[in-house]
Amino acid sequence: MLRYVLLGALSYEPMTGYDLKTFMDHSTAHFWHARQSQIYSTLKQLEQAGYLESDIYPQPDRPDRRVYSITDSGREQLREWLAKPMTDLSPVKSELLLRVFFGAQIDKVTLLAQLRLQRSLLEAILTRYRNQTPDQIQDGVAEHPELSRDAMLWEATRRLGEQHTAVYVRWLDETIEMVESNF
Amino acid sequence: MLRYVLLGALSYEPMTGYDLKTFMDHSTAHFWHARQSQIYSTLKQLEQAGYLESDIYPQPDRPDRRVYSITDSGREQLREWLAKPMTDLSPVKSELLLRVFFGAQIDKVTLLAQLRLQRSLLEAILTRYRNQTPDQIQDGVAEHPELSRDAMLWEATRRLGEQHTAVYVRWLDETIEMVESNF
DNA sequence: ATTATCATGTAAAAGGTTACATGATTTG
DNA sequence: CAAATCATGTAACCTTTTACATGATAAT
Repeated sequence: MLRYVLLGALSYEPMTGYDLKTFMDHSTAHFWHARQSQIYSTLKQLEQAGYLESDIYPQPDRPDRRVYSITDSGREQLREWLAKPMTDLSPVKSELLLRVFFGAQIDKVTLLAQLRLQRSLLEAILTRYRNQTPDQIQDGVAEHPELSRDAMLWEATRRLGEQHTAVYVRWLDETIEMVESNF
Repeated sequence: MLRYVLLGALSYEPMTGYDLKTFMDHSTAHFWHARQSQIYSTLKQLEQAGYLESDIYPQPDRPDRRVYSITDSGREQLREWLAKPMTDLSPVKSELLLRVFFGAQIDKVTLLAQLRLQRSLLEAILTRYRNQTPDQIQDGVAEHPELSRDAMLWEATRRLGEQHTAVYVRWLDETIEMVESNF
């Protein structure tokens, strides 16, 4: 699926592998992330398949920049994927839920420590979601009004992330309480 | 991570690879799933590592049953994993959010079709979560009171699944409405 | 008659992570 | 003075998916 994230990102503007990593960390990270190394190798594949082209811009001190641009065939590929009906739900994998599911095998104190640690991590994410509210996106749209449709959808994904995270934190609070009192 | 699901399941009772697939489909499926083929190969690895042992029970018409049991070393391995602090959040991957994020590249009608299809799939899951309420688990506990701690945690994972799914369905309704009116 | 259940696996390919290798410039 | 930023990749490894191969019995 990373191929489509890269095609999607490059449909806005040409970027280097490094830029793409930054782009993902600032936008899709909460629902699709990738390591730098995977980005580089996937870019290579996509170029070989003709969905991308690259130009090299030499630099004195640093490795030369290799800037990728999407080709017509890449754009077509992206649209095809976006339009193909998703007849299944994306499978979910949650290590925390797995540990809770089998949590009766460890002692109360250790289990509570796990839950509290995850709670603190999730709360940080929730704060990030909330600080990233519409304003930032709004500013972007003011500069590029042609992206208003995009911005609506970006904001929608942010909203789901915020809501999901809020539910998660609340659930952790309830679960922590439950374990404290009846375990 | 599948290794730990298998160790966890086998900590309750010995099972075949087939049984384990059924177990997962009925319990962890919403937060950890696996293909039959992966289960078989992971079981083999776990046995080689000494975390499991297997006994073969010949059958006339069907392939012989290979029943796996957890060893002491396997139990220790499981507990070690359960107790190891989770200092990161499990990464989330959602194909739907990815498609929504880049959804401005396709037409309104196609995008709405995607959203509505996913909504119907998610609603089915929500119904399953709701029909699977405490009663079923409660019955199990009546028979095996030593599993009451386990049951509490199983029910907790079910609850989060239900809440997450409910939020998702509501979000889809709002997003569908938004796309219908302002896209 | 067809589908579901029970029951085993192997092999190839794709997707993803971890570790390695290099190094100047800017910011705190 | 240390850490972050910019910038490229390769190689080994691990995890997961997909495709293949077989076949009786019971339920709809």
